[in-house]
Amino acid sequence: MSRGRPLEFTRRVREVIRSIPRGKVASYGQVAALAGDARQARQVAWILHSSSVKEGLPWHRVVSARGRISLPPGRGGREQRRRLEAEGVRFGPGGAIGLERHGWERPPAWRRGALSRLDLDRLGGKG
DNA sequence: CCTATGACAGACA
DNA sequence: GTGTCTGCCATAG
Repeated sequence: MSRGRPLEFTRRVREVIRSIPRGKVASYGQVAALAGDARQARQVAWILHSSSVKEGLPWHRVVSARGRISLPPGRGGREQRRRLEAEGVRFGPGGAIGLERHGWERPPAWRRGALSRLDLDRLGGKG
């Protein structure tokens, strides 16, 4: 990443991920949107790719929009699933997570990037 | 500067 | 519900 400045987006991504409740999962796109830019889903993945950034974060609660673990089993996916199951997240046949049950809140307009500023007060504070 | 890559997501067959 | 293709954008080479 571009060193030189903390990159506010990255900072926000970390805050969002930290706000994901235990036993819930959020998609990369959702995290990106809540962090201020819905098109940065791939960058959220990139950020999580950096171990120094994901340290101390519930990174395992971030999955694809289809409710699937995008991380290959041999590259941490195994670990991710184990952690999620430890939180009570149940996987269906084929490794699909029931987003209806375990998905984090989905605001109506988060897809359009309408939530530029952190609405985490609402999302995380209220639960 | 240009091409390739990626822990994505949406549209479509 | 699955497989492919396209759009997206920061990093890496």
